[in-house]
Amino acid sequence: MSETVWRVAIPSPLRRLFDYLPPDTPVSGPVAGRRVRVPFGSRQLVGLVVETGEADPAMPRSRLRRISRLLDEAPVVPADMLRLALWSVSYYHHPPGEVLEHLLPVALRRGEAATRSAERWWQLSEEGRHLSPGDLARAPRQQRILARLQQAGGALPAAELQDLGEGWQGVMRRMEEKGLVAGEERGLTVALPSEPVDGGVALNERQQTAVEAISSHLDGFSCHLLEGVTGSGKTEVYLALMRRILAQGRQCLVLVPEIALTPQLTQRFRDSLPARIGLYHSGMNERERRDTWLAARDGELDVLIGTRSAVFLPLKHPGLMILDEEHDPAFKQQDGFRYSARDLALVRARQQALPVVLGSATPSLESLRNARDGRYQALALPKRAGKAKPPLIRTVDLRGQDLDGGLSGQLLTALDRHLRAGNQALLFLNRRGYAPVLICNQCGWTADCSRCDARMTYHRGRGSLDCHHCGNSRRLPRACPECASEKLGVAGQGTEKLEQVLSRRFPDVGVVRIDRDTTRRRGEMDARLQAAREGRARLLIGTQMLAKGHDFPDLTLVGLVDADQGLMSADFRGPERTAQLITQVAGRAGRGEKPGEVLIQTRVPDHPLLETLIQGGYGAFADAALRERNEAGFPPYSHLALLRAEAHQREAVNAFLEEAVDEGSRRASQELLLMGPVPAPMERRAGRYRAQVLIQAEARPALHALLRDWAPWLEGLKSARKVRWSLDVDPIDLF
DNA sequence: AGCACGCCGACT
DNA sequence: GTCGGCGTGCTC
Repeated sequence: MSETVWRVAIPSPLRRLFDYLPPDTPVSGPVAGRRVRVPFGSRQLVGLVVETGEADPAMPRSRLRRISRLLDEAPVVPADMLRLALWSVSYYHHPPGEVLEHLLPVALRRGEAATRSAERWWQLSEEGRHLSPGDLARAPRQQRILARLQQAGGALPAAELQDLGEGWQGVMRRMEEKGLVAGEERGLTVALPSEPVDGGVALNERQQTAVEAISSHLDGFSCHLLEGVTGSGKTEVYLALMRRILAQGRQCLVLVPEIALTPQLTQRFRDSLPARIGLYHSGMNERERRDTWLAARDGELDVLIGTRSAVFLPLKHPGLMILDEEHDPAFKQQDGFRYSARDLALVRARQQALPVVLGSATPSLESLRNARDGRYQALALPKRAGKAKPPLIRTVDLRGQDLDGGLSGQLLTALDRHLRAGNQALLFLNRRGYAPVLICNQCGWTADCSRCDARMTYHRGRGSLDCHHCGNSRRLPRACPECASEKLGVAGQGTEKLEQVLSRRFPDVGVVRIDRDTTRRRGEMDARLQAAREGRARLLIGTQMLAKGHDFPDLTLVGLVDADQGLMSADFRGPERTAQLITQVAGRAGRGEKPGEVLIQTRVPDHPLLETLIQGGYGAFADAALRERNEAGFPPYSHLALLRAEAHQREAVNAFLEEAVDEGSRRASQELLLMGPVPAPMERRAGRYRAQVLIQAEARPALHALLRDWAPWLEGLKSARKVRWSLDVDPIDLF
């Protein structure tokens, strides 16, 4: 008769759980989902109990160690989220301890108490409740406090009373002595319910149809792909659905690809939903994250807005999940536990019987295919809301042209025309810095990064050469380090140069550049966006950052300075990315009454992607791209996993990957294809050599059958210790 | 990943 | 004589 053990997920890179003897003290209630402190080797670690079970008979009893301490009196992680995490472990073939870590905010991972920060509240006593302001005629400050508390329904957190002015605490103290108010420590309520100012804008016909279609599936799993062109009003559809869910007393989880998109969405929600709204993203500190996490779990927040990691937010009464900009690659974690928040949202919805809405103007090919095959309900908002017209898009052939800072005559003329008319223009260039190449005109030397297979970018303002791949930076040399010539020149252009050229050419319109360099400082992004929104800046220059979300009402011209960057991408997802980016950027042009114009500069104006996109729109592009994926046997018509490895010695990488491929091929069934090892497209990065093996499968089960045994085997390899390696299931790029 | 243990080189 | 270099093995 073997004895009961607790199986614990330990924060370590090992792909297994560890068995422990239960604590000495008696325990009541379920243990799965509770945190424990356990001895692990020579250390004490915080682990999460996954289940109880019988000890492995092969394991000598003497090697079992005992749980040191039970940290929770009840499970911190609810059963439904534990289930999602365990599913992720088996799907991504990632160590359970590291996956389980993603379930908890950092503060709880460290073993801190699972309670929210306390906050001081003031509330009216019975006597205070019935007092009228006249009763405090001789104490105007007390009167004001009374009025505020009565207005708020009897209680307010101290934080909300700061505006009462210097010394209000003393006044409050006197009221406390009179028995009018009482102080109380409450668990932090992260938000008070917002008071909507608009009760819901009237929906147009298409929006209404979408809302109705989704609403008939709110009581179980369903997935809806809401394909809405920029400006078609997807947010109104979200809001209408959320209102229904909130009315049922259930919670909504809204995922967005990046933090920058949360403020405007939050404001929008506050304006039109009677809900307590919580945020969850990496810009918050540990305490804030813990408080929001616990409040979401305990049902004290109604709407949660977050980035990728918020897919793991527990909800007491989950009712709806929304993924906005579902195609965005930011939903896939790119290191460590490489999960896709979009795919996990779907799994979570299925497990927890929830509806999920995927929204995008440019859906991913995977989602489009799922919609076409009837796995998702396809809903379209094909027209811009109101009177807005789609923009006019054309290409500009750069071949044989004299350019000024990379700008063609046509683009400059168009800029002049739109700015003269008092409108705004946006120039998009996905390359920051002044110039991507510094070259010696005497001997041909170029400034290369010493740690990467890449050129260093010249930043004029800083007077430096920076590597955008590893952060390496050095001062701009005065002369060529090879031949000492002072004839150093640059080639190509980045946003910094664009800004310089355009400021000179259009000195009176206000030029503002928005990229990672100009928005590094806190609040700088907002300040610049604000200048653009208010019309103080009418010429906007930006990288990807500017492609999503932000709307400028007077923006009528969009120029893509260099479309060829994207068109030349070698990755199988390159065309999809490029089409999405062009469509998203183009969508910035023209709102309301003003028609928009889009100019795409290229040296390959007859590129099939561009022709299809311009003539048939994103839908036509997607049709063509899906056909190509099908013919080439790429996702979504096949399934991929990528084994990556990197090390300071190229030999260590090759040795590991070759052993991996040998063994993998031996184990793999016929339907699997192992390719590699091949060097990564940029082989050396930050001083490390990188290479990879691609595994391709027609059907998932065969792929997972291999990974299930192969991953633990790799973990045990001696050559694995000399490299950093990782498995990426459903990689989104092959680099 | 940590961390301990172990077996060889240049130092107070 | 030791401090410490990192190869190797283990973690219930």
